[in-house]
Amino acid sequence: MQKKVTIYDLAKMLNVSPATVSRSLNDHHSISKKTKERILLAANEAGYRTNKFAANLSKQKSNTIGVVVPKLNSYFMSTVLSGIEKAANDEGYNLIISQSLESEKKEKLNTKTLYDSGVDALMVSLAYETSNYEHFDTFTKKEIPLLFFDRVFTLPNCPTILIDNKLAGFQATEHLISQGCKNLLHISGNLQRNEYAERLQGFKDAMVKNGIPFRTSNLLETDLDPQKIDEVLKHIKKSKNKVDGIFLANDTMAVECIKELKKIGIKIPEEIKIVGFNNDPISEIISPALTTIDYPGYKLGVLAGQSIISHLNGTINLESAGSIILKHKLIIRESTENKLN
Amino acid sequence: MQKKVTIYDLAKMLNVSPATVSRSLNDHHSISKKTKERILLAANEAGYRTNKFAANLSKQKSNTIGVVVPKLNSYFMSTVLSGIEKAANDEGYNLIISQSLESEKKEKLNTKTLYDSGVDALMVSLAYETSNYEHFDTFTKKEIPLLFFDRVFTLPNCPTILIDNKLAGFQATEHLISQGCKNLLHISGNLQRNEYAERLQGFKDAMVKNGIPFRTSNLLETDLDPQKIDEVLKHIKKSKNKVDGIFLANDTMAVECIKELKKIGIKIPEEIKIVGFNNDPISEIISPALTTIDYPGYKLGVLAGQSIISHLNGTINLESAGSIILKHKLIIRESTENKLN
DNA sequence: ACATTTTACGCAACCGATTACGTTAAATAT
DNA sequence: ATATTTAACGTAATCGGTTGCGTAAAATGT
Repeated sequence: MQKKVTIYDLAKMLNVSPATVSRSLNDHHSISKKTKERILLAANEAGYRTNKFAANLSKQKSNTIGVVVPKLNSYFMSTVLSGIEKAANDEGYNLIISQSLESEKKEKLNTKTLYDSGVDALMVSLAYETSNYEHFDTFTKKEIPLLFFDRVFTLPNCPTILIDNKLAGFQATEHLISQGCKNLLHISGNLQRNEYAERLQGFKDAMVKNGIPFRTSNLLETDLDPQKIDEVLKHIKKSKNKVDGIFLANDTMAVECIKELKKIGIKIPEEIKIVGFNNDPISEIISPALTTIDYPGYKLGVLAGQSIISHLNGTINLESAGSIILKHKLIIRESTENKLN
Repeated sequence: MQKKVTIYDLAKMLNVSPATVSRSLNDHHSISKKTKERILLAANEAGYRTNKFAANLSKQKSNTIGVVVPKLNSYFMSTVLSGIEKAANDEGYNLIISQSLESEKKEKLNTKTLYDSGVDALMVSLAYETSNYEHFDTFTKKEIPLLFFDRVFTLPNCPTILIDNKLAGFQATEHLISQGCKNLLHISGNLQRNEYAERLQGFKDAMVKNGIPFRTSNLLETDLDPQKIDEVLKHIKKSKNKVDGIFLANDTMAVECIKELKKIGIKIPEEIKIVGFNNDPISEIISPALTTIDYPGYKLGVLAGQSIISHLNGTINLESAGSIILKHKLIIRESTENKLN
């Protein structure tokens, strides 16, 4: 166990005051170049490392950003996190990451803990369940920057960053229609969540625009649990008009769906065409390859990280930024190909 | 901007000393039940939240665990992290996560930062490049618990947690042999890293045990970059004896390999049988489904988290624990099926 | 040569908790 | 009734930096 060296130790060694040491270490202008160099050298030799608790306590700032996500281990989310980490690290910020596991209760706990941990800012992608938003009050009241990404909620002065889900849903659906689908089905997630609601809206809009009436049977709201793919299959089988085009709210479900449909002998894309969402790696691997919407997760992460940091630095004013909309892209693959059968 | 309420505020309000408030909040035994309740109540009403910087500074402990991983966004790693986060959160610990992006330099930087951040413990999965380990000295010298997982390095008093890579490699290879493969190829990662070296060793052992001599042509060391799959294909094509069984060090490469081999008309498993590693979701999706080794990432994460925390709590002594070996499992799927052709 | 500004640093009060040690009053022992 | 524990709290030092204010010495002005 080594003894930790403090600025007081250095001060004694060099016959200066702790204040001078502190100022030298922080490159304060009112210290002469000579003294700075002397102190820096000694600090290095002594293996001095600043105690962040003391510094944070005194500066009331932690250089740490809190992140709450539903789940760490999804391709999309881990890609986003990777981007955030990159941005944070480049700017000298640390990241405290926690997952809500889609539970509102855990989300609340996590935000509290992060608040207590003194994060300088908070980035959140909401849990599936969350319907009450009071746990963010602590942050807004104390004017701690708060940013929502992907699963967002509109709070005054809280920027959001995501893609145009409505447009994406619209494009996915129009693509199905253009490929000749007449009886569409949308497998959606919890419609309380912005992203799923908006994708549905795009789905509806595309239908209406193309003269296809939207009926409740065109929609199946699920919790997007791949384990429960049976429900989906049931719904497809019992449909009066044979479903010939499905737009699913994520790739995991879409892939599961393709697998199961193939099992019961339904040909894709000949009988049913399928569009997913996210452009996960699996979408390229599955056969037939899945048409999907590319959601630029890494870019989202980097941008979200940079935005909140530049806000912390006072470089830009996030509040006025409102929301950032990233570009998505429809990626057409075999699952919606128009084969002559 | 609300004013933050401190124990001093509470103390004044209740006509007690700050010490009493602190003790009450921490449920110290030398405070009467009545006083505790009075203080707790007041604290809640006043919206008191303890300032972690002050607490940490005084306690010299942060309740935070640092994690350095090569990449956040791989299925395996995000699953491990999910497990670690679960374990940490259950025990009231925070997680600071950073990624080395496989760079030794960044790994060093990250460990330094985490050290400065005052983490109570550090968990590391090494970068691809890392060949020097001095950056961990700061931790060992100060007796800050250090644990390696998956990509490990044997340091005195540093427990490791991973699977038996040699055995897994052995089993994967024996499986190929049992399916009739004669000309084996192992696509390995950087052999400086324990996991890849050991998988190779298992590969060799299985060959030798089954009377197949190991030649350098049976091995291709790569950096496991799926972009560079061409190298692999070249190697396969130029082999004197037609390769009929490949064991790859991870699923991503294996899947890529299957895709490319299929493209050039090679039938799997008829002509070449393939085994991957990790049991990523894609291994189930690819056609033919990939035989692979199941690496229990989530369990590893939880266990690693729990181990280091119980060590911090003094419950168990990690140093004596040495290394923990998790159980893996060979998952046999279509890619090694013995079809009659 | 004297006044004024600048430079370079020291003093000491914070930041908000924790905790060893001391003290008083109540409880128990003898 | 007196001595001894014990319970319940207060005092004050400490953790390691940061920073407003003050000041002596050096630099510049006139």
